[in-house]
Amino acid sequence: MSTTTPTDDGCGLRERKKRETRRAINLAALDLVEEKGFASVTTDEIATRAGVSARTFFNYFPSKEAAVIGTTPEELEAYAASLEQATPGESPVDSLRRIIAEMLAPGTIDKQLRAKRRRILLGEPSLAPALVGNNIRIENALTAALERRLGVAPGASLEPRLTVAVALAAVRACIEHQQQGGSGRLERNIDQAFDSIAAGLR
Amino acid sequence: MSTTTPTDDGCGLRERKKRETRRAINLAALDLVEEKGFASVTTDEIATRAGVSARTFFNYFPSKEAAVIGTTPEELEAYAASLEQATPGESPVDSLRRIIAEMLAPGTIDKQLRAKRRRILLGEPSLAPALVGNNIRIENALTAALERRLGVAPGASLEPRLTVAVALAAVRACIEHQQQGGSGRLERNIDQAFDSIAAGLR
DNA sequence: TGCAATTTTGCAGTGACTGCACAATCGGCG
DNA sequence: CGCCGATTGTGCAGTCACTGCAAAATTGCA
Repeated sequence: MSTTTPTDDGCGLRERKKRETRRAINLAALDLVEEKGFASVTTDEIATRAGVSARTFFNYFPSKEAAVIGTTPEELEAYAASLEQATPGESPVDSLRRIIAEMLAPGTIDKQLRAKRRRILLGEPSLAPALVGNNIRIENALTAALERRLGVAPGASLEPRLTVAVALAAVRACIEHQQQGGSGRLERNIDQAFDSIAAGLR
Repeated sequence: MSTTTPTDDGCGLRERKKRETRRAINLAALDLVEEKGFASVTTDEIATRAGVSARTFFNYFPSKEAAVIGTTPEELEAYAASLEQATPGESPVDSLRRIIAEMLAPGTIDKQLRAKRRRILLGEPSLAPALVGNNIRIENALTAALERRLGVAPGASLEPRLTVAVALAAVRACIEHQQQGGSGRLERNIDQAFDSIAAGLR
């Protein structure tokens, strides 16, 4: 509990090792996917390359997909908090646009990992199902945060969930567009997509 | 092949039995999910209740999720075709709104199955991952159809994929809204959602 | 009825994922 | 410094989704 662990954040050896292990698994997963494709990689392989046992792999990530994506629950919490207490003049969609940009290039990881993630994300079409599966948790967390920000009870209004779902769908569409050799650059397309959404789709 | 089978559509005993088997599996899956929840149902159980072998189950559906959802590839093709050659004055989003309404209450199945599907769909929150997994195929098929209709090469423009992704996300958001005891009735919420999208989200 | 195509089925295997119990490690405290 | 409680790593055994393969049952047609 937090009452007994004075070094809950990131000081102790324990916490550091955990972060390193998580990173090693994520890195091994990304490398292996790049080498062999997502479907041909086994969790055993990832664990071995990361230097942990097969069982430990699942102590860090609940699924093979999650190990490739690599987002931590802490990051997700931070995004939700950021959405909940956004700057006053910012519309929900604008907040989401900003937060999603941060999700795609989080400042909490080094450049090496960031570049690798980006490369795999855009290069592996077979990762699309993994992406959407992951999005469900994100969507629920962000929806709850937006509901709190708007001061509505959970489920009272359709709007928060709709806004979050549409925003995430737009990003996913841009990623898949890239994966299939589509035109443009990712960030630019995302900007365009949010502009289209704000202007109204027909 | 079609050269040797004069009754390719739906006349012969073979075709009818296949349709019946598919329906039996879908029905068994829906009933079992209602009884025990999606996670607690095994494909073996579904197969047994449907009166087929465990192996045959996978001859009809590629996954447990697909067996619960129950949409056939033929239906999907029909929707794509309908999107591709829409009535002249209809905008892409309007076409999608119409097609999605048909997807939720397809005329090709009887009322019993339709009611059951609807009940399970709205009552099983743990079905959400299955839903989005399924949506990928639908999204790709509809995107391709819309690209053809707009006369753009695949991947040349972001717009078709974005439009389809947003429309499907909106419907999924409405379904999840219902699943979690949200306000309103499904069809009405979907109408509202499409109106919001057309007006532009902020 | 007999033949060819299709469908069903059993079998054996792979791989994701889980619970459990035990060993290793760490952090703090006397 | 060394012990103790808590956390973390690991091996094991098991379940279940899903697949390829080849034999058996079924169907359509001549």
